[in-house]
Amino acid sequence: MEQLRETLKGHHLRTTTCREDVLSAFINKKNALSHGDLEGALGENYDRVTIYRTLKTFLEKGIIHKVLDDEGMRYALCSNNCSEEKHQHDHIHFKCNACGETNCLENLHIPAVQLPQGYKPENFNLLIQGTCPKCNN
Amino acid sequence: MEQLRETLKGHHLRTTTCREDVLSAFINKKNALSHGDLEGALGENYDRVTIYRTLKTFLEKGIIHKVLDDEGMRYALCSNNCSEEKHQHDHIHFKCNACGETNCLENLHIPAVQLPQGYKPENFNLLIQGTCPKCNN
DNA sequence: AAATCTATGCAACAGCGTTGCAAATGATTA
DNA sequence: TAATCATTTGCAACGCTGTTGCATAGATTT
Repeated sequence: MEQLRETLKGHHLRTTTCREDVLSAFINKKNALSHGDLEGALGENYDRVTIYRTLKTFLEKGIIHKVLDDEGMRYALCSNNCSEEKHQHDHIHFKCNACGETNCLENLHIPAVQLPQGYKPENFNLLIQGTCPKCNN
Repeated sequence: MEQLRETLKGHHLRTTTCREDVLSAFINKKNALSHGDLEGALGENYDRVTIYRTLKTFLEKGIIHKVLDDEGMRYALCSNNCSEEKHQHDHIHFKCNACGETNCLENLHIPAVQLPQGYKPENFNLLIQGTCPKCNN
């Protein structure tokens, strides 16, 4: 509750009910969410457009980051405190082909890759698809 | 020319001018292409829908694979011969934030990642964003 | 060349994501 | 607490992406 306001203020954002609810959704459901997921959860309270704009704002302010997916864009909380200036991730995301959920594997790091001469890497994004523990009986 | 037909026949596809042209585009421009790119290049000759269906067919037959991107889907040729049955990739794609091009780094392999217990990985997709040699002066 | 099967173009549609603008809301000051 | 100002929201409208059904055109087989 109060923590939500803290987070928003910390990123120089006004506290509105929509922003609180969207942020809350990310915190409660720990997996990555699409716009459609949020619209399904909050769509009766807020306009489609407002949710889009909330996502855009959260992206810019470094509260969430994009999660690449082979069938659409998803979003997840930034673990380390990103800001408008610094927005770096070396994320590993695991998408389960059975249940469809995508999760950040927070504690893992992407191993170093030896790139050919001339390439200057800035961001790494590894998507692993397979079966997650819940679906893997 | 003749090679295009060979490739198509090898994947049990009829040779049509649209398929030849799309395949040709992937071979000539070596970077990953979006539907929009192809529509820009071939749009006056073929219907939008036909290009979509061609991409879908090529995907199913293992001629091309999806390339994840933070701003839309792209496609690139499969290097090792994929088929309808076997369609595995451990690709590294590099997207240049300056020129916007995305390329497969064919010769590199994704280093092994130690996943937590219970995760069964099947496919790996690493997107590295940064500056490519051409734009990196 | 005829028959058969597949691919194409067209029209229509659903979903995604954005923009402009007026009204509502949050923050700030008095 | 009320007034003010800046920001956010909802609505309407739009363009882009991707899909489906169906009649026609084209490729393959005999």
